[in-house]
Amino acid sequence: MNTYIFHIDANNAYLSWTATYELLNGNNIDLRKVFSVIGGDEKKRHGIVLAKSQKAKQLGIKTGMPLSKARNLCPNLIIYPPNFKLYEYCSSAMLDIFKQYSSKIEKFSIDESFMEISTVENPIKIAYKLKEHIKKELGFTVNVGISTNKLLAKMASDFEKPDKVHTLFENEIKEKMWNLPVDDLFMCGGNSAKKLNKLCIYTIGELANADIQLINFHFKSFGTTLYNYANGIDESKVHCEVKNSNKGIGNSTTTSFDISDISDIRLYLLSLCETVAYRLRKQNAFASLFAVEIVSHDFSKFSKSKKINISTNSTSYMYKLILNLFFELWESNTKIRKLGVRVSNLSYDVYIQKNFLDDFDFKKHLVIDKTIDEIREKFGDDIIFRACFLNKEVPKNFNRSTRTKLELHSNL
DNA sequence: TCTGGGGTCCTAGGACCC
DNA sequence: TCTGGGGTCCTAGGACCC
Repeated sequence: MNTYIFHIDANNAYLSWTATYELLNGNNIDLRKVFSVIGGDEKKRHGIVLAKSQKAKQLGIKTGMPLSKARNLCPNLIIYPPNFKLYEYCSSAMLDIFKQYSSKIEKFSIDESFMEISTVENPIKIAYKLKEHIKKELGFTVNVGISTNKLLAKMASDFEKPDKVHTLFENEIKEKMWNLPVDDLFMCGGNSAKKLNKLCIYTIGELANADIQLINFHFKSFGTTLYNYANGIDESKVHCEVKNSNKGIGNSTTTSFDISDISDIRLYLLSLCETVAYRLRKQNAFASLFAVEIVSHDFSKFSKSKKINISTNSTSYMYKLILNLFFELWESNTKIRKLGVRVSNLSYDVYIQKNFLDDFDFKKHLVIDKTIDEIREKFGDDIIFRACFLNKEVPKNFNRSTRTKLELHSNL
């Protein structure tokens, strides 16, 4: 019996999921076979490429690129809006299939998972079976990377796409991985690649054979990680899905136009706090570290955080803290492009929401939050909203994971 | 119509304590 | 009374991933 690690990656996930869905709904164009991308709403300043077809990729269109630039590269580009509900659905459908092959599965992102397979069979055969299974049942293709650790499996699944199975075993590292440019290495992004290039390191192989002292001098402890990865070394285990494993929760939004009006800002922050606190309560979590983040009109970033000696998931308490942090951080003439609220230092299933020095009535607010959550879950999000959102002209908002109250307001 | 949103991990400097 | 050093926590920001 041998144990292998598979890394399964949905090819151009958002785009091929959308393509599959459109085909099912009578669209006779397969988006995967034309110049197409999934992109945000430019009017709301969310206009970037979230996913692209192979053909669009060939023209140089990249994920994260502004749509205007993508359109310059391809004037006939077909742009589809994102549909995150669909993506969540496809992601969990894929996981359901994985579970038929192994019980040791780690969901790495919405479109990527690791899987541990112990077998006497040829793992390549199993990978092909899995790949075809997904294609037949769900209508989209995946790449499967096979190796003996997660890093190598992930690197393998990134080789030729789409709809392929690749192996990258230890004895294949030199031949299959070392000639790749160094920024193809997992965790080696643009900044690290630039730094390595300055040290005359251009390929993964050159990094693997470099002087580790030199790498560590320039990269500190991260240097060892990069060096080990280049040599195919990764000891991390497949972490089966653990409930309540979040380290933090955040919600941020780019506003439709730069804002500096206090009442607008307050509404945005309240809306963000409501989302974050609700998500905390949903998973029975409490946070003690709170941060507010600002991206100003010129893209400079600022943040301010505070650790408190209690843990809470109360919307109102969070809002109070965030508002204080915001006003300590913000210079009132700075125009804001993006606002974010993030909480961390989470604790689970413990009720430690007490503070004898504070006059905030947690008990009262707990009841209010709980009641609002229940009503929303039963009758839908828009059934209830704070009075301050009424009759208030605020910019429309778009949010990936949870609709914010601002958006709800615009739908009323 | 220029540049999203949700995460994790690390580091460096300062505060504070002994 | 001329100045230490170790340890830990907090905070801001940066790099990377998808």
